[in-house]
This record gives sequence, C-alpha cells and structure tokens, in this order.
Amino acid sequence: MPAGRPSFYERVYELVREVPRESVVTYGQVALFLGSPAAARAVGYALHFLGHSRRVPWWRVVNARGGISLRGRGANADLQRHLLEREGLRFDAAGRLDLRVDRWWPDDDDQAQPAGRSPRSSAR
DNA sequence: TTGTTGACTCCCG
DNA sequence: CCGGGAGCCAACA
Repeated sequence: MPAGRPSFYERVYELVREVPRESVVTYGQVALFLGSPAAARAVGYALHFLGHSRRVPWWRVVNARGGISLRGRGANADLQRHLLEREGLRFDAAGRLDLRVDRWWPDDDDQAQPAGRSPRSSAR
C-alpha cells in the first residue's frame, strides 16, 4: 500500500466510504469530484489496493455503463455483484445497473430522486 | 526524470 | 450492441 502519504488515493477512500447503501458511483464520477475528470483509471487503481478488505465499500463503485468490469478478477466481480444485490440493487439482463436510479452524488443527501423519471439521464 | 501499468472512458466502425 | 484503439492520471521502479 502507498502507506502514510496523504494522497489522491486517500481522498478516493474517503469519498467511497460515504456512499450510502443501495447506491453506487462510477470511477469517472469519483475522479471528477476529486478534481481530475480523466483520472478514472487512477481511481480504480486506488481501490485495487483495498483487496478483499471491507473497510471501504469498494463494491459500490462501478464503471460508466453501470456494470462491473474487474476484467481479470472474475471472482471479485461475482462478489461485487453479490454484495450489491444483497443491498437491494438489481442488475438487468446485460448485467448492468440503472444508473438513472442508483447513482449517488456526494452533494445529494439521499437518493431523494424517485426512480426513472429524470429526463437528464442520458449520461454522455 | 522517464517509462510502465491499470478495478476507466470515450470515439469509431 | 460489441470490439478495438487512443487518451488521461496517479503511483512506482
């Protein structure tokens, strides 16, 4: 682990730690919030150091399409999906979440937004 | 300081 | 919808 150096990674952990249950954020979202919109990969790398640890809810971070990538980590991907489903989230046939509903933003108190109704979804 | 790597994203075809 | 390629960033050797 990077250890004792206050860094970008620390902020990633801090932010992810605040993601409420039944909600998720994307790597790009975290990067954007930390001030580096193109550092999504670095965010993923930061979570990589957490390993299987649960001190940070890393499973609440998904890719921009609402799915689980974890490429070379098939087993972990399965674990992530399991944990999210246990919190009540549901994946569609393509194995993706509905970000219009499940996405959470640091500024929002709660997902006060009722499901599927916001016209601004589009994402992109 | 330079080069490599990676739990990402976006653009194209 | 899917696969391939390029771009960006932070940490590390």
